[in-house]
Amino acid sequence: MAEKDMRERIKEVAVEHFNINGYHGTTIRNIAKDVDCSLPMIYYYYHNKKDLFDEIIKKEFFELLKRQVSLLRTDNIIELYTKFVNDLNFLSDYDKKVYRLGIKVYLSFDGDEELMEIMDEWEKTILPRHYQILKSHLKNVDNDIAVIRTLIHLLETLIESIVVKNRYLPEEEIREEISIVLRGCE
Amino acid sequence: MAEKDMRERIKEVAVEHFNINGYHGTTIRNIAKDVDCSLPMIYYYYHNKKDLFDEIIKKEFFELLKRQVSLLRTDNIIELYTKFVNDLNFLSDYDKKVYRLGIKVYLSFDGDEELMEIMDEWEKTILPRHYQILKSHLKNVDNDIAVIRTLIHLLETLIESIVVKNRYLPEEEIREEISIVLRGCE
DNA sequence: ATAGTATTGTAACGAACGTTAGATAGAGAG
DNA sequence: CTCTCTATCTAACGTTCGTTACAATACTAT
Repeated sequence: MAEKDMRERIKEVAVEHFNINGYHGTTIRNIAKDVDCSLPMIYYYYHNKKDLFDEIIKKEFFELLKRQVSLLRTDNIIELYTKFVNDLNFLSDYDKKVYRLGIKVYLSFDGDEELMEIMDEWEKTILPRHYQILKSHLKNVDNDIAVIRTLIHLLETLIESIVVKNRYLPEEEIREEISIVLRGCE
Repeated sequence: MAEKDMRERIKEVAVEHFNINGYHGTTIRNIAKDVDCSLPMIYYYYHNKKDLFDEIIKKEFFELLKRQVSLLRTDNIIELYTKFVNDLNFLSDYDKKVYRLGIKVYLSFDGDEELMEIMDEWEKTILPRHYQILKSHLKNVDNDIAVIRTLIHLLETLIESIVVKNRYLPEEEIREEISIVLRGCE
């Protein structure tokens, strides 16, 4: 009965430790201590340290991203992006840490080559996806691709502020900044 | 005679290692191996591992920032910021790695509490500094503070692209994006 | 109740870590 | 030539790391 619990608890604590100390700074012993279990328990549920780290990125992080994207409903385009960013303010602590860890790997500040390649693949999908969302609203804008690129760059910093630096970004400020970039569209 | 050389060589190699493997992933032994000197040499010039890391951030990184800022001459405001970002493309490999390491600490992905506080202090100076540069150009803009905030956020991602992700950003793209945010000013 | 499987624990392995004690080599001064 | 001081080395210390062999317990099905 405790299987699922224990496995999840280990992962939760691991997310915390990897976040604070990075991959190399995190020790299996410290994770076990915080989970309040013996050291080999972690090897019972995860093949090794790297396996534990990989599961957090490959499964938890990308599932979180998908969940986040699926919430998008297109009415007003500025409200769409404002909501997208603002929702991050209210992510659970666990999700925020998973997100933060994902960004850390995305910036190749942690993880290995294999995870970096996965991130690169994912990054390539970003521009086309936003182009799909925005193209109909940018008919009368000449440099539409540049606007989309700028928006993506802005979103990246806003996300980092909330998730990485752990700041609270007021919805009104988010809306202001997105409006400045998308000013004159639709 | 070789004193200055050896000390600098150790620091250069250390920057490389801290960049790739992070603080905890970097070992004094591997640094010594790449410098091609014995292990205690590093302790001859630096008090310990943390002292070596601290010198890179406290001295090298902040001196690089100051050097970068001092190059700014205000003629056209869009050209000013375009040049500021574009110059990063042509930073030496060493400076780029120092910059990258600084950003890593800035995002609290590495380093300790003490270095984080230094970064926080520095971050507080960013908005006022840009306000000083931009205020005269934003007389006829209503939400001037929001524009400055947006610009700072955009700059942050552009810098990260070049320095952290090690991409080359064409000058024209940089100018385009900055123009979109500063559109309508002056 | 018991056999068998799933879960957890104790204790240890070898390797690698940060750091230091102490020896050695080389150059300049007298 | 010898003394001194700086720069460098060899060798080791104690600690902690990831990982595993193996014993003990708890649960489940018969």
